[in-house]
Amino acid sequence: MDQVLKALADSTRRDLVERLVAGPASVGELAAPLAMSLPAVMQHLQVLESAGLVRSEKVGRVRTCHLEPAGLRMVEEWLGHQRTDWEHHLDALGDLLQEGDLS
Amino acid sequence: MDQVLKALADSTRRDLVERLVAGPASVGELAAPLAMSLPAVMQHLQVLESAGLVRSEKVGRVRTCHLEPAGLRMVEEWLGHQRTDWEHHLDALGDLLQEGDLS
DNA sequence: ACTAAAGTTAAGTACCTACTTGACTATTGG
DNA sequence: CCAATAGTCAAGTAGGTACTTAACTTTAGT
Repeated sequence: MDQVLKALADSTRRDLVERLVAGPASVGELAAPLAMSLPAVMQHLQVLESAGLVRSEKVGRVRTCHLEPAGLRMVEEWLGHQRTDWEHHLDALGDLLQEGDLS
Repeated sequence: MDQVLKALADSTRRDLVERLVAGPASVGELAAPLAMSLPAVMQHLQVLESAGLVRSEKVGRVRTCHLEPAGLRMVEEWLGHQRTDWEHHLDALGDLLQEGDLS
């Protein structure tokens, strides 16, 4: 959880994720549009991979990366729980206020 | 977006959010269960507040903090889009494979 | 007025993160 | 075999982050 959110808390890595949504890509393809060195991109990919958001296999001399949606879903669920719990709390509070009627 | 994810990418701050889901709380109440100094908690609250996840008002000498669900919803939507786009992509790929039938 | 409570500010420190460059290791096509 | 391609490893650096303690400012109770 911590790892996943830390991984997504970087705009370069979110760019990589958005690129990978369109389909698998090699390290070089991922690095091309980014204004940074290839090793830097590699480090970002490692972060994404150890967070479980991306997987990659190397065949020959090219490593191909693809998305792993399970990680995204996990965070999404955590967020959804917090938000809906809070909204239910607000609803309950609203009902109370209407019942007691302070206005 | 960047700010929101960076804010949530810290377990202490996620603890604060989870506490605030149960309802508003003062800085002291929020700090009490955490094994760190009060100024540290203040800094975390400032991060959450400038990310738009928390709002607070000071009345007398006590500052009361409460959640702002809009920020959570924004991230949730971004995640949902990436994930569902990817899953649709996978489905389309699956259909193609079944159509072409390589097995 | 005096003290305690609740918070705020400022400054400093230890660690972490996002890069860099340069050297190196495979693969692959000619 | 030779050179170019694709990626990897290692080390170093600049800036950011999560704290700390100490000093200070309000407000509230007696």
